[in-house]
Amino acid sequence: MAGFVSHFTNRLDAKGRVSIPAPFRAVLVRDGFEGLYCIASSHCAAVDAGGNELLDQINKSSDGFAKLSPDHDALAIALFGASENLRIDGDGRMTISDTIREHTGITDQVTFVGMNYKFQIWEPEKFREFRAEAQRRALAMLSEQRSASSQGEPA
Amino acid sequence: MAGFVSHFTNRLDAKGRVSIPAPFRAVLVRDGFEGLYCIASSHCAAVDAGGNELLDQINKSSDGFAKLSPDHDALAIALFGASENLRIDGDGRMTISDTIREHTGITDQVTFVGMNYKFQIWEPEKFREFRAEAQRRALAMLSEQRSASSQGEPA
DNA sequence: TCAAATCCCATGGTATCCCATAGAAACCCA
DNA sequence: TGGGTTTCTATGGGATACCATGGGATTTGA
Repeated sequence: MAGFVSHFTNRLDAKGRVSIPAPFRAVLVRDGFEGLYCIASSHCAAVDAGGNELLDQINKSSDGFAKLSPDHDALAIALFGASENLRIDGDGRMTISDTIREHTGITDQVTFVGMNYKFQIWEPEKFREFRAEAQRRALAMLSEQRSASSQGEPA
Repeated sequence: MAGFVSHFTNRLDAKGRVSIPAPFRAVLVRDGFEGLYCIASSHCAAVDAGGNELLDQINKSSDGFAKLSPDHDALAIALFGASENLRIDGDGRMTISDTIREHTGITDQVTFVGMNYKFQIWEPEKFREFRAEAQRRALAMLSEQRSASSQGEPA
């Protein structure tokens, strides 16, 4: 099943709305979720967004703990208390909430980044920095892997 | 199906009423429960609130004890003694009872926190403190869970 | 009879719906 | 292949509906 791929940057209008990229909307329709499920990423200045597939992922991580227990409550507050269920208007737009604004630093533009089962919402400049860093790390990991697994040349 | 999600802070009026966030009301309608079931949390200064789904969880937690046993009776008294069944007025508001006031410290504002199968009612400042702690715990729990599963530990 | 709870209506601000438009991409047919 | 046409997408803006909130009026219950 093809998920969210590629990345797009769109402009916010005066009302705080932004068009969700059409390819992403098509994936959401297939997924069947009504609206758009959003949750702040715990380790970077981005918001994870998606449908049922993302929601399932989140539910799984809290399933291991007995409901009504202190552990489950803490997890539920961190996960669902930090989530939002946004709606998508008839023209395929979402409104950027204050919560998302604060967590991402978004002002007048939004970058949508496909990550297969979900996509991320970034402030464009912050995303460029993050990607540069990610590429450095990826290169480092790959070269480390090569030298560890085979002393020889890569294929 | 998405349950209670996100968090909202609303003001109490002079009569002690407060609007239940519209998205939460929509979940309650789907749930089919008439009114709002409330029970003081045993481990924090919040009140658990919800409908049939919350009731089911509470019943499940007492199922472990044989009915008619002293343990079961004690549990039932503790649970139902701390419970209230509030009604929701035509404008979607609830009245904060004295019991809730005492347990939460609520004065003029209320924070509603979605936790999927239920939501919690907090005094806003107390919630901020608790959430900071909950996020720390959640991160620790999730990373532990991840490393356990990737190490191939038995379930 | 009085206080408290409930019902009912009013209002300001915001979010949502609906329509319009320009540019780009896709499409079609010669 | 190429030119013309249609479709789709992102964006802008007006009109409308909804929501949180405040306050008066009516009922309930002690």
